[in-house]
Amino acid sequence: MTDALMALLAEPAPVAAPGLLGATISGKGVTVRITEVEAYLGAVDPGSHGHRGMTDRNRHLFGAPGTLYAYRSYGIHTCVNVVSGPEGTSSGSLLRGGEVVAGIEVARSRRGPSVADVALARGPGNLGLALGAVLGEDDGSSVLDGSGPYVLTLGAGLEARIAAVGPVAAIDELLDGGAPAIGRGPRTGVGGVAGGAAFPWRSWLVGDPTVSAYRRHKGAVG
DNA sequence: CTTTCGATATTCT
DNA sequence: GAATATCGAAAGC
Repeated sequence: MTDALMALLAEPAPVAAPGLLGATISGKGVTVRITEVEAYLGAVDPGSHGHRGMTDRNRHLFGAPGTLYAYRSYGIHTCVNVVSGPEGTSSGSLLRGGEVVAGIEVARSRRGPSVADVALARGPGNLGLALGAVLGEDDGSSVLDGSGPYVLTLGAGLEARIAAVGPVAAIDELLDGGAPAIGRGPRTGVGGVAGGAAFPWRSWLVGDPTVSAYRRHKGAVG
């Protein structure tokens, strides 16, 4: 855990999410470099699980910064978020895609023998499976201090910039001409206005092969 | 290239 | 009963 990581996760997800690009999440024999994320912002965001208040399923999304929030998607897949922003605001960044940089054989044993390296953690359901995330065991654990199964580590370049100018200015630099370029656009699979251009909260590393294909929701507006 | 469909837990109407 | 922060395979253009 570093002060820079704490400072980044003190910000709500729309600010913190791009800062997770290039960071690594490590645990259960696998390390993934994050290449694609989506931000969700609690009560003011109609696409957020926290929009209609706390339930037994989403309660860890309301936790302290650095809490891991895992949920079952479409009854089948396990997806992983990193909580950021003030405790109780249900702000989180969904990890949508990444490159397996260590433990490729472990990831492949979970995903299947015929899956290509770049596809092992491409897409939120696949990423959760590659990491071996389990709802009852991992939901609500910390990714900061090693008390849980996973540890999040910022990219060295961003960590230095956050230490120098603070998280908000460092993210501004990233979005405004960093290398590699960061793309921003509507969130994948989200319905209504929350899936439109009014919420351009999907962020990805442009040109990276481990970024998932964008699929528009039937009901997305914009 | 695009669209459709099945698998199915949780939540909302 | 309907919708959903998905995925992969299959079918149609």
